[in-house]
Amino acid sequence: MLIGTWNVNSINMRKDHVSKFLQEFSVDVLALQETKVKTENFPGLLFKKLGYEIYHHGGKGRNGIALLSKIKAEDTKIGFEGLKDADFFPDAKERILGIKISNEVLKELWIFSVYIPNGGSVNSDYYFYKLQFLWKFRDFLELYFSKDTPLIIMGDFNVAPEDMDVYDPEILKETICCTEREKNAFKALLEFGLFDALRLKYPDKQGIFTWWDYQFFAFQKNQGMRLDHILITHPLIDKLEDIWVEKTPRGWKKPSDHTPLLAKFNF
DNA sequence: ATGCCTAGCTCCGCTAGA
Repeated sequence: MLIGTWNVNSINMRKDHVSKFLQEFSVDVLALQETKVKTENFPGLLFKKLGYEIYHHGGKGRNGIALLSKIKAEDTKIGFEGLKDADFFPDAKERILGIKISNEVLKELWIFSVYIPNGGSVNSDYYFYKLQFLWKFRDFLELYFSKDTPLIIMGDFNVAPEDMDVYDPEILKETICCTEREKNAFKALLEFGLFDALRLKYPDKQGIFTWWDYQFFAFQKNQGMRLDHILITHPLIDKLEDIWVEKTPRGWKKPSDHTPLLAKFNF
């Protein structure tokens, strides 16, 4: 099974890229973020024609997450449903979406598409909202799952976990997505029992990025950050065959500023 | 290394993204 995650920065602008990508790479489950359309306005027909089930939740002009899956979901979860202070995170429904699927090998596999808030500027109200959102997401996982549940959490976390995940840790020191508090909140999330799949395979490899600024010729100079992640629980570790950033869509005409991250599993 | 892109929304300039 080939799965992937991609912040598309508007599905309406990127639907042809997504369609081309699904076909070229034969992706089984693709998580999308920043669809930027209301739930009911998702341009799904194109993907249905390619054999995908569409799961989407979005708001007006911002946020929005989706899962395009060749396997039909048996159950879904949206936002922080079930948590008693879920109302404190009104946009969570546009940021967290999970589906439960199964096949011959795994009788239960939950896959999530996640879009963690960007955080704006460091120490702003929105920055602290981002930190709380990361902590709350761990509470959410603990409510429904355990470290032994086969679980894939993928998406745009808006956190570069280590210095090696950015093109210049000195320039970016304590800037948004790179602060110690964000890194610690991300680590605390992993302590639920999640593993950063890319670092399982490539623990020390430098210069692996999933996002490049539209400005400054950042992509041409490979001045990016690794903000998109595929996190897995331990039952899936020995089933992970490979994981890689697929850079080609970032070079297509009118690209998203993010590029897909793909993972191949032997189930 | 902060707005030099980009997208959406609301009206042709603003906010947000990261």
